[in-house]
Amino acid sequence: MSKGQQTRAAILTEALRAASVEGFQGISIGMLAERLKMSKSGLFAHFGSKEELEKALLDEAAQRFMNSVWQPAMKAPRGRPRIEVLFKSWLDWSLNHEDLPGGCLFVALAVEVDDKPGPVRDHLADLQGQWQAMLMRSAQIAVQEGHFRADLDPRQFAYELQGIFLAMNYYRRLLRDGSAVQRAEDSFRSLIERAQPLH
Amino acid sequence: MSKGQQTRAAILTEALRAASVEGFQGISIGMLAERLKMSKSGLFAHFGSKEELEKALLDEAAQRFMNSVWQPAMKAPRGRPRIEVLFKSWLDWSLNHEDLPGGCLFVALAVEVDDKPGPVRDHLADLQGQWQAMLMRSAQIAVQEGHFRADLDPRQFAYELQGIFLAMNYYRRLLRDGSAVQRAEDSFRSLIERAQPLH
DNA sequence: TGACTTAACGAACGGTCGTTCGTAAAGTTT
DNA sequence: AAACTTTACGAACGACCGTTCGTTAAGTCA
Repeated sequence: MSKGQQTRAAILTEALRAASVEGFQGISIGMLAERLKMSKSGLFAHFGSKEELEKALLDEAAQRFMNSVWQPAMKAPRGRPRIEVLFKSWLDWSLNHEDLPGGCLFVALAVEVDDKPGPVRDHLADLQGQWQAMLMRSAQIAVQEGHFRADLDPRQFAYELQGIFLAMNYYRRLLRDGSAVQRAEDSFRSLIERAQPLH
Repeated sequence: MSKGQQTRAAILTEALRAASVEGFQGISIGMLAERLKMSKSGLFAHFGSKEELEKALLDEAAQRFMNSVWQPAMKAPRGRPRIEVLFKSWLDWSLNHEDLPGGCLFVALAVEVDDKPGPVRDHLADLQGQWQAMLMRSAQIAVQEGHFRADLDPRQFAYELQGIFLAMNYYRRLLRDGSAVQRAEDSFRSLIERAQPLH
């Protein structure tokens, strides 16, 4: 890895941390440069504009998300076991205080950019749309495998799973409720229960 | 109402609109002054600092929320009917494009300030904690009235209701999913169903 | 080692931020 | 109408923003 790529990677890691806490609006080139002990202009040169930095951050976060959340799930057996792993690693992702001290970056950005037309919003909406499709597809597979009832609505399943996750973030980060994760797991259990075939 | 109070009210209304779209970080004294066709310093004088403006905005939003969401629910009969009204007016609140073109202000602020210690964060966390307590208490009353099963966990009920609402915002505002409200209503129906006493 | 490319720097740009302050106009009350 | 208070203004402040540019140092490779 060349010197430039090395620096770029360090910038992205630090910017990811900062953005999870402050959002895109809250991070600045100057602040990142100071934290990394380099000059504004030196850091700036790696991206050419702040918008390009933001897009690079989205890509970096998406790649890490896939590695941390999706890949472990794909190694698990199809159907319900895969969904169990998926949910567990999804929670772990947002609890990883090392890389994301401010919690899941996508949750923070979703609210920040949803009213700001432009390539950043488009990119994020695209990524999150794909994520909902993955959740839905996983539920579909569980139906195919006979783990979930045949008349389950996979899109509704994805919707409710997303809600459980968002509520966890809200309880944990704003309300500082220590039982947030437990509540998320309980809701998840209930959701899985309801998806079971009748017997 | 004196001239000052009148201007102050106009500022708060406009600032509420702007903040629902851009968040607190995204609104500035200069921008608000321009929209209201008055001077920066003239507007500034009404609050003394941006932080005071933010606190005033939280109070204004909380008051409007109570009028629009809580009061209608309190007029409905105790128990399940009240919860039905509560959820309906909660959805309407966040869909009111006139006053909140960017959607529910509390959702936007929750993510923005959750990592920023200070009076604004404290104030919001307090308000939202109260809101969860109201949701929980409403579920408790429904249990007392015999509308919900006796072994229902009211806090878990509040948690899941909050999740349904947050997912609605996420689907509607970021993903621009036209079925977001319908999905929220379906999830709500399912939640109420599960809360029913066995018969 | 020498030639060439990449990476980082410092200084400066116009602009906007929140905030301060002295002053003038408008509103309110006697 | 006079006396007083409230409201709004314009100009300026230092700080920071994203961005540009010419220059120098470091890295890479024949």
